[in-house]
Amino acid sequence: MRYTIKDIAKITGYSVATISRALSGKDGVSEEKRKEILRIIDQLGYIPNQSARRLRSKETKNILVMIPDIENYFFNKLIKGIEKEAREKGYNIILGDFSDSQEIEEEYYRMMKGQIADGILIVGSLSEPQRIVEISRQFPMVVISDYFSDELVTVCVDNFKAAYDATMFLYKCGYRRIAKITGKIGAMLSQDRLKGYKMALENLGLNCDEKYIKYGDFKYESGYKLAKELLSAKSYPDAIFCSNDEMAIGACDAAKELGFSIPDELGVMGFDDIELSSMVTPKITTVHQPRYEMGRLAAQLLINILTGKEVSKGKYILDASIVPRDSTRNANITK
Amino acid sequence: MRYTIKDIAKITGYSVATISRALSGKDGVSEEKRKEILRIIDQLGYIPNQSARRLRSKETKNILVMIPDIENYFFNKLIKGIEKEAREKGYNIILGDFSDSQEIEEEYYRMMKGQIADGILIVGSLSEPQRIVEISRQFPMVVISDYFSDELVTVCVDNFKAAYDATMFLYKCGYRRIAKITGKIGAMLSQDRLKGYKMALENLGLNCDEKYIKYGDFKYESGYKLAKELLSAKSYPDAIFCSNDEMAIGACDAAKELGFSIPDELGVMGFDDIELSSMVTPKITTVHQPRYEMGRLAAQLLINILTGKEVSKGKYILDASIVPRDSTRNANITK
DNA sequence: TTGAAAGCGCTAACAC
DNA sequence: GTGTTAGCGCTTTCAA
Repeated sequence: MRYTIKDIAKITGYSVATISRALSGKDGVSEEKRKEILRIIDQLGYIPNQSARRLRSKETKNILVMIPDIENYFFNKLIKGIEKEAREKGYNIILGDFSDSQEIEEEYYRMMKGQIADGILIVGSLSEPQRIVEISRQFPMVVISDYFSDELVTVCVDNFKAAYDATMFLYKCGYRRIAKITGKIGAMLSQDRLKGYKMALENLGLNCDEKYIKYGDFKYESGYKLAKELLSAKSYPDAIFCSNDEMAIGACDAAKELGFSIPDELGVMGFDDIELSSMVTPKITTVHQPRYEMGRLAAQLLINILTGKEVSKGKYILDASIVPRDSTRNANITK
Repeated sequence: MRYTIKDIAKITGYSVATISRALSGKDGVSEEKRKEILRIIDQLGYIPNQSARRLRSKETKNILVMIPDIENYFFNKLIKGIEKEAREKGYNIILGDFSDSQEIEEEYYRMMKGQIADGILIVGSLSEPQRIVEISRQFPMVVISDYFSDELVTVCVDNFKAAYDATMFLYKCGYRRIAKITGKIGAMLSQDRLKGYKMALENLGLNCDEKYIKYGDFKYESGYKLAKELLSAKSYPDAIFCSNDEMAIGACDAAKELGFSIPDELGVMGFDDIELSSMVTPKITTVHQPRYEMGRLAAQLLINILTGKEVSKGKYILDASIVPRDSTRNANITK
């Protein structure tokens, strides 16, 4: 038997309104009555029906979290941060994994019209920026990603700066012929990471040879393949800066196959600091993104929007940091 | 502006009831009217309010998926399978990641009383079997795990048989002093995998030395540490069968550090076939669990229960298979 | 085949 | 401070 608020009213002898007030924490009930009512409710194990609440109050207390592919190691920690923040604030997460299918992604946005959630947290998307902005005009939204519109609330790291710093780091390790394998170049963050790399080279007075820039797609295979290309050329690089860890791992495997010793003959730098990067051999030197914190902050911002708090649009930038591991020489020893 | 069914009624000129019927697919409307109505609805982009539907029909069309820790690589593919099946059948997934906290796990079960979902899919749990059975009496439930009660609907592989086969495989590869690192021994599946191992040794006429059995906890560190113990003993094994891949990777790292060459001097076998196992060096020979299929099947069973179809309790067993990779010798060459 | 209307369980406006 | 009641948007029973 599941109780309704009417049952509780009957049992306690108060009206449904009083029960509702006691439950909501709003005032309109004397403190002692509230205590008494809550005690009985607790005893009975009564939990208000969410659908009724939602119907009445126009709130679902759900957040739709859009994820391109939950199998992608990058997203785990983000979700974790989102989950924690959401749960603590009384929200549940509806998992919007769309398996890298734009069609499924749209399906979820359509569902939003049926009020399955109060807001959307976009952890990743295949849609054009324009489309995202469009949806953000229909539903409360926070985006974790690079920044592509003043109209959005965005959580991200400064990809340009992080890439700049990473390139500088490789230089400090003694590498001079630094190549780059980019991510999908359509993504703003790929461009930012590329720009940061270029700017660093420029400031270092190293000339930026276009042959040293290869265009990948964030996948292991592209890192592997493009590293082979780079290392098979007659003027091969002595370091490769990959725009994510998976490609960096691919690059390492390619280098190993070609007989390059890492980190002496070749330095490899990744980006993201997924867990995997410290589980492979060699452990990958990389740029750490505070994904858990990014998730929490994004959820916090969204919930603030949902609860009517003032949230200014624009970028919310968290710090990235370099994690030296075994795929680069020690920056201190070599200068 | 968001439409309600009343708006649609007004616009089309039909009654609310007719709209509802057209939408639900049940009969009571003439085919042409239905078509007309659906066309208009589609044009307008009307989607019925889920909360109202739920309140009325006592269905949430949500499935609560309980996951100990989404960062654990084992669960990704399972969720994927669940998501696919659920979405296709019109269900959404509420993510019940409880971060290995039994308290949070219970919090989610409590939420169920507020009808946040129609049923529970337990991908993993920290609760006693008894508690799971208790909850399964309150809510529709399917469990992905080893089997611990006739009262539950359970999806799993035959861990005993898989471990038996894996041990046999090691033998066929020419290994004779086969050690075992178990998972958390409280878990039924750890016991089954241990039993399968023992049975294989017995049938092979190899004596099962208790010194060759180490009790781990599924973590990389325990694989690493226990492998070191095994390999430092005076009569060290020539193969280690770990009860999951993470421990197998730990064992490989330990072996490498001690100067053992894999797979010649030492064979290592894992279990699960997480993606990681083919990304490390050496690639781990392991027992493949069809996780995607397990997820789909489990979701299917749960939805069948929810839609009133007959689902018999008990085990639903999928096949595991051995994936030979680089951490064992070739079974064909050595005999 | 179609429409009117009750009512799911709750919140909040209103009355006392 | 407390109770009465309308009504959120839908499904479904009942009547036509």
